[in-house]
Amino acid sequence: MSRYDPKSIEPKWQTAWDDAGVFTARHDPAKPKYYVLEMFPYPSGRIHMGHVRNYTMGDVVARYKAAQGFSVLHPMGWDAFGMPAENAAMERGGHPKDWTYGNIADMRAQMKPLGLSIDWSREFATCDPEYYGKQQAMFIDMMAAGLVYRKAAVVNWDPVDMTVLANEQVIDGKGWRSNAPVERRELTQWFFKISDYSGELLDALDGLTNWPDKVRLMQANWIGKSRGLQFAFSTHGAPEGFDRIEVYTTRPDTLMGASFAAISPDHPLAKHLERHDPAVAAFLAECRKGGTTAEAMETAEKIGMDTGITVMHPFDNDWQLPVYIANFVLMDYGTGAIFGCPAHDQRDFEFASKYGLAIEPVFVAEAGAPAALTEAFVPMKSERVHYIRGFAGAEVQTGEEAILAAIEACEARGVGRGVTNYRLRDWGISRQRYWGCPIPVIHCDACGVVAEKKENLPVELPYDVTFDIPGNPLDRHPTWRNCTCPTCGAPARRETDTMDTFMDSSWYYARFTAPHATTPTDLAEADYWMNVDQYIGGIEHAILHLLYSRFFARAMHATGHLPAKAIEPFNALFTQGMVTHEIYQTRDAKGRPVYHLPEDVTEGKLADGTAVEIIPSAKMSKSKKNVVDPMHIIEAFGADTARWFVMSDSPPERDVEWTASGAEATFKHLSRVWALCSRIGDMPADHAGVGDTDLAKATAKAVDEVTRAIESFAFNKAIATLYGFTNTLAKANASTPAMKQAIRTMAQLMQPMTPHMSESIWSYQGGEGLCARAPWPVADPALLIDDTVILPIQINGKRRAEISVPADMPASEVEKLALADEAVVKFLGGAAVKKIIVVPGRIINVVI
RNA sequence: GCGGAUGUGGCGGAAUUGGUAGACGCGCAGCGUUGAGGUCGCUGUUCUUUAAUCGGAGUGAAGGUUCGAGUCCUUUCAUCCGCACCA
Repeated sequence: MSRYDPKSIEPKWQTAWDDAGVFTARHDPAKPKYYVLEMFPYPSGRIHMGHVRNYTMGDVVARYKAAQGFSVLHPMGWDAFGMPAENAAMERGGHPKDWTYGNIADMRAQMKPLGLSIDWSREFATCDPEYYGKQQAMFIDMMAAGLVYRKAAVVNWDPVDMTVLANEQVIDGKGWRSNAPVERRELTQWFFKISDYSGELLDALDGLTNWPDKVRLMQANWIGKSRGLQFAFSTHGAPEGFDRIEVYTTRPDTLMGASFAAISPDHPLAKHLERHDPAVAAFLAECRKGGTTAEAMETAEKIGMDTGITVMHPFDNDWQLPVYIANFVLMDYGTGAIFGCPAHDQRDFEFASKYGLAIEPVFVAEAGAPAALTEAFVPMKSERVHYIRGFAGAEVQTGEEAILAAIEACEARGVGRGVTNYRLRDWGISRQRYWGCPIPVIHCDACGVVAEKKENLPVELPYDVTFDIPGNPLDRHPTWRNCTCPTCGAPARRETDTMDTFMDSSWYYARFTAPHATTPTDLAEADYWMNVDQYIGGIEHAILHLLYSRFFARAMHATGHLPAKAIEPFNALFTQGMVTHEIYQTRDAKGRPVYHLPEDVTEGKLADGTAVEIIPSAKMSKSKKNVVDPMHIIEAFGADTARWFVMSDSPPERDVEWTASGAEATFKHLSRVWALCSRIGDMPADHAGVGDTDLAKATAKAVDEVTRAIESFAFNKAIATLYGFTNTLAKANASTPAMKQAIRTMAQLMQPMTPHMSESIWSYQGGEGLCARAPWPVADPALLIDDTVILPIQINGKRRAEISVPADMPASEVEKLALADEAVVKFLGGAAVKKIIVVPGRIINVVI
């Protein structure tokens, strides 16, 4: 066996796998199936370390499951629609389609050398008309099923470029190109009725036991179920048709502390007033400044305007509350109108302080007395408080009890009703952009809004578009919009909005089960392969992508595109951390930061000797230039080193720090393994060692630990075990057959991480066939049991000694031995033993 | 602002889930091999005290529960992720 040379062995084994079709997913009813999926990448053009980590993780699982006898589906595709392609066209010319497909080719070429066990025959991109045409077909079905509708919704509007901006294109409230202050403007948009599924999406979280708790919690909070009271205020001085204002509150127990009512700037009453009152119009214009994000809305200064209208408190005809228009009241939540109780809500408190409104406490701390408030008193709802202006039952009760009692009391008096509300809003999917899936809908003067005929799908994007002016190229295309009405045949116009790219990624997992089917899915294939047994991706997708996918699977089932069992498409979820690196920075003449690639920095200096400032590690990003190109690592050390290194050290759910020395150390280790393999190969066949039993035990232990580590996604621990086992094997003095057996097993255990090297060792040491196809080793349980255990002895919780005892010695015997121990006797110094705790197999604690 | 997480040696991290804190790796030091350097092998490496032991301290900070806390509870600080048109 020659030197370890990944450049020669890696392509060789990749060809061998391809020739044998090892990774082709086979629909084999006789075998259990396993579907492992990593979140597919956006084709930016270059793979980065995050990709290597993500796809290696999936590959470890896929190879491990294949070795365990599963029929594995491990596909790959491209999340190919989206803004960057249009931005590239605007900045550098060219066409989004060419740019995207070029990037896909580049990235595929970078991924292949990693030796991933992917079934490339199933590859597709979401911008393939074959894919997005099926998406349009499902949209039409979902439209027919009543899951789709249109309504007005607010967007970020750039008044200079006259275009809609994405949230990320709004920087400090200004358009990224025009630098003009952004406004919120209403537009008619397409929506999915995800809110019909709020309760179900929430309840079904309980069944996702193999998802991280934090993700389920984040989703639950996002859906935001609340129980509250909805009731109507009667108005005084309001325009015709606004005799009543419906409000929703989750704290009806504070109704007796109300000091004002407030409506959203988007409330119908506010809009009505806007048309008749220039002062209101000016105020609403002020409210509409800034972007649409929740963050922008919630951190904006709270402003309000007294409308002059008043409402009557439902429990007291003489009690009038002023009605404000307030920018912090959201039209999307509840009824778009609230009552304010400043004593028990911080926002209301600040608002009341600003506008000189009364602040009347409803309850005080259980042991407290009423006092002037300097901030809102908002205890946990589960905390008991002393109600002084409550109207329901006992005076001391928890917020929860008081809320329920308040709802009951209000209903009994005919004031409103208890209502369950959700924070989750309907899913707006309209995008005023070119590079997305066209919404297959036609606007006809006679028939209104109608779906395109399925036989006319896909509604394809026109190629002849330009990006020299802002706005949607589809909108200004000379002919693309022109079409005939599918219902009456008259000339009509196509919808020019395209779909949110979250749509594309909400069903790709289903398409992988039958990527070439003429319908969106093939139910027989979906029935065999679904669900995804292990889904792997970034924590940043914890809410939106995963929630939309869960909804979309239900919508697909409702329209006959997925079997019922697939409505929760991801059985298990794993969220991996980021890859981080130090940032190297210098400053230009104006003091602005200039970033440098790690490969240009040696010992804190640039090639010309300039010292760089080192900024602590952050997520690798192109703008900060703290990126390490995986291709350099693969070029220098090979794919196995890159794979092993990204799996070692850091637990996969956490961020991993990339260090050049770490990658080099990995290469050295693999070289050691290679040399060890070579040495074992050179041993005389009749070498009779003495440590066969010890080696067999150590091997069994390694098999057991690596297996359990991979099962629990603790790849770093699997690798630590393999480091240890390498040392054990290197020092072992066993017979030649035992050594060969041990290193073959090690090759198998390493195979998910270092598949190429493992194949070389496997074949060199006489393994049969491909290592990738060899059944996963199983540890003999008898070899895992130790006869004696070492027990630490604590005295008053401090470790003072240890004894070695037979593993099955009864606790009473252990106790005697411990108390007789020399060191223990010395430490006790004759003091009386109050208590002795023996935890079998673990520890002994003597209390004096 | 709201929601979710993370914090352990010089560094990445481990700790059988309440039971010997620091596995394994990097780095560093010493010795050996080689000898220009690197490679390679062995040994050591939480801090403090010590010739070495013995001891003392120690898991972001401050309290608490427990025979026993990195692990559970309370408060607090720092960092990261998400917030509905980034993917």
